[in-house]
Amino acid sequence: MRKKKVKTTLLTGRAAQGERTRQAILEVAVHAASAEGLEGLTIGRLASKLAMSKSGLFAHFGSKEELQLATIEAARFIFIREVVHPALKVEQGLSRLWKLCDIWLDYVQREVFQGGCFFAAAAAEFDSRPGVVRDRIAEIMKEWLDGLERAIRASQAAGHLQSSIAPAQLAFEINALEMGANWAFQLYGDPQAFAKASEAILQRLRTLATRSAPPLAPTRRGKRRAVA
Amino acid sequence: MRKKKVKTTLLTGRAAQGERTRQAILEVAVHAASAEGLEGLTIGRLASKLAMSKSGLFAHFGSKEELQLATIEAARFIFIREVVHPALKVEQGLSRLWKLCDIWLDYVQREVFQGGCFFAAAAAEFDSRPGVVRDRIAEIMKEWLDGLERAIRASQAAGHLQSSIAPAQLAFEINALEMGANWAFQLYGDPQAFAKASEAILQRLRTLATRSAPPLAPTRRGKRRAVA
DNA sequence: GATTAAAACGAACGTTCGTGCTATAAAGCC
DNA sequence: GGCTTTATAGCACGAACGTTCGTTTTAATC
Repeated sequence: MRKKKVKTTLLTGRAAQGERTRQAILEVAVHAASAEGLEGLTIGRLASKLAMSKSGLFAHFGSKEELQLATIEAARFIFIREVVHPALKVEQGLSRLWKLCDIWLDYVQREVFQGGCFFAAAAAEFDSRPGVVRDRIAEIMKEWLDGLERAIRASQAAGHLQSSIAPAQLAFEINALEMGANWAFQLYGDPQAFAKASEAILQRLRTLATRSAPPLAPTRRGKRRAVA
Repeated sequence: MRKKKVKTTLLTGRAAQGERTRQAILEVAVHAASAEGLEGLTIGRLASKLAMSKSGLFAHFGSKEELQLATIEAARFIFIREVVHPALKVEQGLSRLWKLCDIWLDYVQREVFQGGCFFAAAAAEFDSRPGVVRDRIAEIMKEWLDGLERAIRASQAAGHLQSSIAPAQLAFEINALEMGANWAFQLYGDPQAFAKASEAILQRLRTLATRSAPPLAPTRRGKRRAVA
């Protein structure tokens, strides 16, 4: 899909200076963008946050749009590391499906990104702004929805979940409830949002579970930020 | 709460010229903001869309923040007219609760605002940007959630809905599913999103309904935009 | 250590942003 | 119709934006 040409020194094989700086930039960019938006992310502010010159930073990307795309890829990498991979360690079936839901809520609550779910924010920002940035965001969110759907199908195949429910329908519901929690937490700092989403999803999954389904354990969700 | 001093000529009582222009500005601003965001809404572009000067437009508000606040109020007015008032015509209880859900989905599908739900977009944009604008958006969304909760309580009082469900919990779920439909429609142009949200909410309400509850009729939801 | 390539800098560019200030045109009132 | 208030336009400002360019510094290779 997307070619990655990470420059390395010929002998040591370690990342060259430029690549290391690039990564450092994206590390900061990802958090800034999740809070201020991908458009609100400005090259000047980003440079001063990193104590480097605008032009020096700019040279790594060539355009703001390329910076935005690179930031999105960096965020995707983090998301996969923090949410997808841990869930893949759980055995296939309903347990994994629930793990995907549970860990997603955790990923927002732990504030892996400063402004909540990076992609929820980016999607809202770019949904009426056609272009490659929007397209890439839509692609990545589709990846996630497809992943949910696959986990649902697998649960049905394993006999854990009734096959009467359409996978796309259930995936939509789960995703909506999760993003609802993200929304409530971002806007009101309400920590109970996670408990509400968790309860709603669990209730739904239990209703749809078969007798041979494994038990689902909810995570105790503590309090976080105070309401402003 | 918020003082409104609409200037009128003393004799006729009709809106003065300034007020009429102000309304014309806000009419355009509301739609621009729902698509480009409240921050992306610039005074220069707004002025040229209305074929007037930047300074002439600016004089009506005094600051960009005031323009944003006025735009929010205008959007709230439209939302109340398009969603809240029609639902109040339906008899109290589960019918009204369902009407609130149904008409909200319709309000997004009909594209009352160009960029989907004005407040969903505004909330996502301002949730990590403290200030009066954010506060007002949060207040208005709270009004909506409280309205949902009131309708749920009324349904329980009328004996239409089991009292085992916590009103705040159900309000959260409904809101999340609705905003999920808005999200899917904006990002993918998927018209089925409304049907999915509608089905999910109806399923939930029917599960919680008592024997004395009125029947709930879903609205046939046609197709709209094509997928990009 | 010398040579060469990569990376970072500083200054400047043309725009666009929000916001003043001042003058003119229009509307409201007697 | 004349007077006063209000609304709009024109122009300029300082700041910030993305971007370009030539130079200097730093790192990688021999």
